[in-house]
Amino acid sequence: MAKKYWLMKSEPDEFSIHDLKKVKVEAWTGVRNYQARNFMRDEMKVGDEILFYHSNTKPPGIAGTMTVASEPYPDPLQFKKSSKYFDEKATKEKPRWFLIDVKFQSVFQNYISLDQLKEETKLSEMKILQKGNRLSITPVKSTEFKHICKLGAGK
DNA sequence: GCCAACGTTGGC
DNA sequence: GCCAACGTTGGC
Repeated sequence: MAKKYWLMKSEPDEFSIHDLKKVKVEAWTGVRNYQARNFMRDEMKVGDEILFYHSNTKPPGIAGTMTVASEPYPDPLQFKKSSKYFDEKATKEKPRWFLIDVKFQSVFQNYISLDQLKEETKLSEMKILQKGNRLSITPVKSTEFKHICKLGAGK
């Protein structure tokens, strides 16, 4: 199976690439969208590479990379009553939400702002740049991934 | 803080 | 199964 590439959004106030650098590995909790869940549950494989996107910040953009570090498993927060991600319809027998662990890979030398991404004609097909796309996890083409890494390295 | 775009819920 | 109402995302 060929390696796949992804982009995952997070609000840096909640969890940033720098937080990930400190903890090395983190469970990607809190996804409550079926499409995004399906990507984690059905399509991600250990070793897949991921772009870490900072959303809802100034400026939004891609801050670095990480990798998939586990098989999919149920998001523990769906069972935790005190969590805002608690889901009363989820049971241990029939969990509704799945996630994977991510592992830190790199912080980009150059943070790539959304404005900059928009200027790259090679990246014009990326989901993140389409109008109205709010999906927090999207597939990325290997060519796009490599191009972005080059930009991030300061080329 | 605004609001467009999209997803989810629930009445029928 | 439709669709209006509501909630959320996320750039600006």
